Amino acid sequence: MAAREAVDECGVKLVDPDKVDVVRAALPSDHDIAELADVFSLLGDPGRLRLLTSLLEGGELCVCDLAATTAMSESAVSHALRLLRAHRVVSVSRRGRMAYYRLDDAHVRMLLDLGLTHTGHTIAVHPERTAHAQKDQ
Amino acid sequence: MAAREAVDECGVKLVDPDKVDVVRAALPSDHDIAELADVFSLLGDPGRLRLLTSLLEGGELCVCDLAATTAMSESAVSHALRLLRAHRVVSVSRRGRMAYYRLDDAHVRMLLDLGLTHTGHTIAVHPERTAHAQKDQ
DNA sequence: CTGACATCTGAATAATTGTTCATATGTTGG
DNA sequence: CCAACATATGAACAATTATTCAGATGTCAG
Repeated sequence: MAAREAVDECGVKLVDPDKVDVVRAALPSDHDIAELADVFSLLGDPGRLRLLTSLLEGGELCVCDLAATTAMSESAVSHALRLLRAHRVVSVSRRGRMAYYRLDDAHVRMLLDLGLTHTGHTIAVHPERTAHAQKDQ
Repeated sequence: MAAREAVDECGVKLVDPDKVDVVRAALPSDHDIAELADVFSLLGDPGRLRLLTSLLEGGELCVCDLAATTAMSESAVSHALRLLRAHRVVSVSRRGRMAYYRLDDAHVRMLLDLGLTHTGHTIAVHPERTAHAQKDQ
């Protein structure tokens, strides 16, 4: 019985082959997936996240000040900024012996912003009724 | 001398202590940062990204079909889904011996959507009702 | 030029993370 | 009950990634 089963070209059993086909056709290319995973990955580290939120708030900061706001070593900050720079997420302008960094990717800025909005850090745009008298749950 | 320099409580030199203070005060708590990094991290893996975009497009899929759309082994899919389940990103409903998964986090859905929109890939963004795509025939 | 400074970099180590294999759990039909 | 099946899980291994240390580069003041 079980008339709803099928097999794909590799011999794997499928339950809903039609849907699998539709989904497969709609998925982004491997290249796009890799690129997107890269961006999310950059945002997936607490250190880099503190760096980026510092820049989001401070606009432009030098390496030593970023080390202070993020509680990282200057070396770690420099390494992280290099990665972010390589992905065009931040840009640098050097004045004298200082290097001032700023956020330079509107896409990432939006993702950051959307992320922060939903961690309770800012008021969420959610239909969750939180009366101002409400304290603890 | 050196009127523009200062030192924080740990002995580190700062260039713009005022700004550092402002930024430090505005940063999310360590807990919020860790939570947000966690979410971004979940989206930072190509496999999980393919799983989630599959669910975004397909609405509800069982493990074996997800293995087919993502080109992952069923074991890898199961492990990934467990992680996503632990973070409440997907939910499962078991019918018989199958387990059907679907996207269950509006926040993540938005991040995914925003991410996909900006990688040049415009996935057909359907009206939000991806929960019950129950296709009986 | 020289010495102090800010930042950058490479290489090694340490930590985290993904993948696989083997097996466990729970379900269905006979 | 049993065998076939779908999914879940743990532990071992492989791969990736972060952090540190030592030293390099380039800048400024004198």
